[in-house]
Parts: sequence; C-alpha cells; structure tokens
Amino acid sequence: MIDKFIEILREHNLKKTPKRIAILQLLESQSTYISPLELWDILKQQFTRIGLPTVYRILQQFQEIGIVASIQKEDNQLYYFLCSTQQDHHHFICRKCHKVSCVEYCDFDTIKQLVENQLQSKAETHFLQIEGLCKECRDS
Amino acid sequence: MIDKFIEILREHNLKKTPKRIAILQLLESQSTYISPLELWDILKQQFTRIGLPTVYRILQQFQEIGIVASIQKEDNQLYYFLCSTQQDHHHFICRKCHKVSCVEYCDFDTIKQLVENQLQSKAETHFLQIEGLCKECRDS
DNA sequence: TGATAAACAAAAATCATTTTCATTTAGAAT
DNA sequence: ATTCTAAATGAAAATGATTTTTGTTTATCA
Ligand SMILES: [Mn+2]
Ligand SMILES: [Mn+2]
Ligand SMILES: [Zn+2]
Ligand SMILES: [Zn+2]
Repeated sequence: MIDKFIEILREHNLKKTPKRIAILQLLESQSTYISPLELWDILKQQFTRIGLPTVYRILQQFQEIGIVASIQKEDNQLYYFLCSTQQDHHHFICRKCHKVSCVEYCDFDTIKQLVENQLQSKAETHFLQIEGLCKECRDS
Repeated sequence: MIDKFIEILREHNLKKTPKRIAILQLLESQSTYISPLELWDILKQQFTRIGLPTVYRILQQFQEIGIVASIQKEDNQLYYFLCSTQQDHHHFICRKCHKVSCVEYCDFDTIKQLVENQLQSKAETHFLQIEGLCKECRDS
C-alpha cells in the first residue's frame, strides 16, 4: 500500500525520504486524525533529529497531492488523516477514538436546487462532516 | 430588532454596554461574516478607546448565548455573523461578498441511517456549510 | 561518482487569540 | 441622587500554533 503512495510522490517530484515514509506508515497504521504536534511526538521516538516544521510541510504537501485530507474542529487547529479517494464524499468522525471513515453519500444536487429556489443563489461547493461514535466505541 | 438582543443579554446577566450595542448594530447592518480584527477596525472609528480583546470577548459571549454563529474557513480563523435562529439549520455563504444566509434544510435522518447501515456507527451531530455566489453577486 | 534540486533542522518570526490585572462602568439597591 | 458591587474594559504581556529563513544534508539521476 505504501508503494502506491511512493508512486504518487514521484509523480509530483517529491522524493522518497525516511520522514515521509514514516509519516505515511503512521497514518496508515491508525485510521484516526492527528495533529502535526501529536505526529511529531511519535516521530521523535524514531528519529533523533526531526523538526516540527518538517511535519507541517510534509502534511501540507500530502494534502496538496491528495494523499491526506483535513478535518474541521472547534479549536481551529490542523488535523490530518489518510484519504486518497478522489471521488466526492464526506467523513464520519468518532468523537471518542478519532477514527475517520469515508461516507459514500452526497446529496449535493438536492442542496443545490434548494439554494437556487430558496435564495436564488448558486451553490458551488459544500462541506459536510458527521460526528458520533464508531462501531467499536459505541459498543464498549 | 436590537431590543430583542438587549433582552437576551439581560436574560444572561450581560450588561447593555455601548460596545455591545455597537457590535450588534454593525452585525445587523451587514449580513456578512466578519473577523474580530475586521470588526475592531470599524469600531475604532466610533470609539477612541476599544481593545481587541473586548471584541473577541463580546463575540464569544454572543455565540454562547446564541446570538451569533461562526463559519469555518480554510484559514482556520474566527469569523462570526448574526444568527439567532435556534432551529437546526445550515448556512449558505457567498464567496464573493461574504453574505451568510440560513438554509432551511436538513437531511440528518437520512445521513444517520446511512452511517448506521454503512459503518454500524452512531451519528450524533453534523456540520454542513454551502458556498457559492449569492443572488446579487451571481448576476453582477 | 558527481551534480543538482529537493529536503531538512534549528532558530527565529509571525500572528491570531487569550490571559492578567488594574481601572472603569452599568444597573440595582439604598 | 448616591452608593454599592459585579461585570466590563483597556493595555500590556503571554500563549501557542503555524510559517519563514538560512545554512547544511540528502535523494535521485546522469
Ligand atoms: Mn456532499
Ligand atoms: Mn443538517
Ligand atoms: Zn471510535
Ligand atoms: Zn454575494
């Protein structure tokens, strides 16, 4: 699976570096969202030298090339998670374990119509995020 | 209309102060979202002494008592607008003039079912924000 | 085995937001 | 009207996330 991402890196002239690979592996091992600082704390155990700006930069680049996506939280900080599905879709977030799951559902056409009818405005984009408890967290 | 808000302030033991009234009037005169800094810049023309923390504080309090709401932007900064509708609804935002309109539509039941079926998870809350061009901006 | 562009660490800078604290004010009670 | 008290405020400093800068190192390719 990592190989697929390395290939995407190459396509975008991004080199295959130990830091990038480690970040990809970490993001893949857990399907949860994570902040640059949290990621840095984990990476510091693997690397004697690793700067926080590097973590920020890599996550930004990953987002630009469509490997990761970000979530919106009340605290207005950055949180990323692995998501390379290009198709229009949304995310379900577990408020307890922070796991992120893709939701294959989009009712944008209905919304578009509604905005057109109610407000005579043109809806172009939308952002939907669902929160709750994942299968595991809701049972336990 | 301002009187209604003053009443809400009183209900929450918040005093009717010149700064609070000015902010309410400004928010009401334009139906656009605004950042604390932008609001401060305008208020500085009316008041010889007005601190930025005051603007932050008042907007926060207004949000807590349900007079204003905030929007989510890519830059992760705070933006507020007047919205005292308590009913579950969403917002349409004009990307050009920053006007915010309430959208009377919510399909949460469908989403809930879908999340239950697809992920066996429990959807509790959701956030939807629609962007585009408002009636005026799309015509011009 | 170079050459070269990209990646990196470290330190400092930036900048939005919050905290602290001394002073002022709104609103209620005399 | 005067006094009282909790709430509100301004100024300055603190905080903390994110970004920029710069000199050095590294991955990739010829
Ligand atoms: Mn959708
Ligand atoms: Mn809804
Ligand atoms: Zn969970
Ligand atoms: Zn507009």
